[in-house]
Amino acid sequence: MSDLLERLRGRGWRMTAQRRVVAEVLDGDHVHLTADEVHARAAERLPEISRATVYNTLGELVGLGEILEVSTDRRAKRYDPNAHRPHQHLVCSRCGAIRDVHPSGDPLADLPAAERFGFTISDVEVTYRGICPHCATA
Amino acid sequence: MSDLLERLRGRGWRMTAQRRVVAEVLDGDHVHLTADEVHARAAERLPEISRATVYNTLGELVGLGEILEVSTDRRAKRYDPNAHRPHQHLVCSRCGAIRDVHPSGDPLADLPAAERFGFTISDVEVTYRGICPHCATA
DNA sequence: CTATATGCAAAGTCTTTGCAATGGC
DNA sequence: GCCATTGCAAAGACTTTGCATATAG
Repeated sequence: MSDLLERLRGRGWRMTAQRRVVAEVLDGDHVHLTADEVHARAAERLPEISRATVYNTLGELVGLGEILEVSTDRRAKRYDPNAHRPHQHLVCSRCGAIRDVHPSGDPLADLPAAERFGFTISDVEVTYRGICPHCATA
Repeated sequence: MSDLLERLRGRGWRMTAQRRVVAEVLDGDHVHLTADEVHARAAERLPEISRATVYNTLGELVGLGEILEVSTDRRAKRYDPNAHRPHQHLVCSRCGAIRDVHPSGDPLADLPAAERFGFTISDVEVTYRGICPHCATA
């Protein structure tokens, strides 16, 4: 079942067929789809779903803090439903594959007060770039 | 003078008026311009410079490792000439302002071998998100 | 019943491409 | 003079918007 769906229902999110399908597509670990990929998968189950609705829904889920927006070096953003456990990303520079990882240290601790320049920091995003095992052998 | 320009000349980079202007615009610290901003500033000195040339030039400079591409949560990428000294970014979630910072630890050291999943890591990108002092008082 | 969500199609933003003309070296 | 680089305009990729219609609660 869908944890994401449960939580959204619990938050009183108005449930429609489209939103349900989008939430289902996004459910799981190591999911990092673009808006267009979400639309394609959602359309397998609900052919008439429009791109606009997918974009709306993704934007809402990001606003609710239920999914994360991941900016890659490629053009399209990716959406990561694993918003509740802090983690970082391993990104393949060749094929763009993304993997969640859980480093040991706290990256925030590495930024001394003197280097914060008056910013109130709420979040740290860490991206490790390299070549994935699949691309390395290809 | 322009350090960037010096290095490029030394590398045998074919010098044109357009490339010189782009390199000059990008020279300096804490510079994080979008392609369009680079084009606008370059056009102040060289009115006929085209966007295509700016995009070409930026792409080359990234390829040469002379500038860095910074993907923000906004749409347009930003270009950072400070490629020779490892650093991270502080980004204001409200206004998008970017600042270079130099944390104490080595972020790579925080990723144990068991968490690398066969990737050969070449680079780490760290982005601290928060509210800048200017937005905090506004 | 009513406010919110949807679909459509058009517009907007950012980036790339094809190709003839230009100009460094 | 040769070949890389440029400018232009058009196409392409990704995302947002406006508004009439549909539907969850």
